[in-house]
Amino acid sequence: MQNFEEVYEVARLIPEGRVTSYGAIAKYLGTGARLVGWAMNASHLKNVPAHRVVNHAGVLTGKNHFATPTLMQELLENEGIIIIKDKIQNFKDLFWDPETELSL
DNA sequence: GATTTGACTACTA
DNA sequence: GTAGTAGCCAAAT
Repeated sequence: MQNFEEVYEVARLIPEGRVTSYGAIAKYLGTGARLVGWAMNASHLKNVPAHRVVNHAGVLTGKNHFATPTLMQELLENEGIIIIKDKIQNFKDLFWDPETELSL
């Protein structure tokens, strides 16, 4: 569906050093959170920074779907995000909500 | 073509 | 604070 493309588009809009949640994207697109997760599953076919998308708790639940389980954390740390035990530190401050950021 | 599952979230008890 | 259930959409079986 085109929702996938919208998910990819929103994911690409995430600024470096910022992260968002599946639910935020899902709500922004008016779809289910699991749909976003499924889109991310296929994101490897696209040019989508899926590493900037985490669950509502800021935990890298999808790291296992990357080339290597550590790749996701390394990419995020490369953008200045601190991760401890697969969990984004200062997640609340780094959180990027499309509904808020794109609607300003 | 119907059922199950998946990188999720929110509500209810 | 923990546990279970419902809702979302698409792909896989």
